[in-house]
Amino acid sequence: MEAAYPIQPELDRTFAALAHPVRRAMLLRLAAGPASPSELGAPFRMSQPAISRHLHVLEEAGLITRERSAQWRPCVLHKDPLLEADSWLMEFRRSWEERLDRLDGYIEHLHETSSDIMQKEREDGREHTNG
Amino acid sequence: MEAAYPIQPELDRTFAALAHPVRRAMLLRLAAGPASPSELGAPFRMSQPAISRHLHVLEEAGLITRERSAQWRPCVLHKDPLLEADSWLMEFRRSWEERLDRLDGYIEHLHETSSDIMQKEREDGREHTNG
DNA sequence: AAGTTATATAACATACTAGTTAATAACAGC
DNA sequence: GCTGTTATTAACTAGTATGTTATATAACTT
Repeated sequence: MEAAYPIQPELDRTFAALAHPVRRAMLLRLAAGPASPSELGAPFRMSQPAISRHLHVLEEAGLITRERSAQWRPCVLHKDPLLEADSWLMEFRRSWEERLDRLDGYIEHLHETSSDIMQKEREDGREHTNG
Repeated sequence: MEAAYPIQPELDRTFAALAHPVRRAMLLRLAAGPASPSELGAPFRMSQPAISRHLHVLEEAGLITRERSAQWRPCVLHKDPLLEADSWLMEFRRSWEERLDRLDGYIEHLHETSSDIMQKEREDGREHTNG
């Protein structure tokens, strides 16, 4: 059976990665250029393994890759997932603005009928209760 | 002691809210106008309490408010947190582009010195190891 | 070879997430 | 006041996230 709504695991991981202040700070730092884990971890009072795990989350989200240069593992930013996140926000904005466009007509409509916005809800709602 | 990096719990909650496909779908639906929990939950094969909890997450993130109209609790979108999320992405993009601007000069620099990008890392790194 | 530095992994504790079913609350309409 | 509808809350389970300390791995240094 097909899902009735978009399943986007990459977008899930991207937004989840952005939901932690340490990882956001790391990404901002990486926007300026590659950096080693120790440099990325320096601003945080947090153990070295914790930093390593945050980098792992960023890597799983496709936001960075870790390369090798001697004992350093410089992290390089990949911004494609962020573009995807941005696309979602743009799609949202588009829907929002479409709605504003429709509002003009809707306000006209209100002048002619009841202003109880839930009336339509009641009429439409019967066909799709969950249980 | 002050944190060495920006702590933004609202942004944390916003991105975390966006990290679930059901909640993203709900927000897109709400961009078109208010809706009841049952309407919002209709597309998903998921119990009604689960829907209610997702709405709670959106409410905690400030993305919706739940009003009362008889036994219905119409959900209304508030897009301010999404604007904040968008701002973060814009800040990121700004840093990214600043970096590209600097790259021109950097490439000049490479022609004069070693191309081992980690050399600088080694020199800078000593003063801030964690542990 | 032995020591140091940089980083990752293992093992663990704790908290949070996301789902379930069952119970409860608020309201509409007969 | 009973009954059905809408929605939330309670109690629980399973899985994931985030931190810790201890240990392992890899590469440079002497």
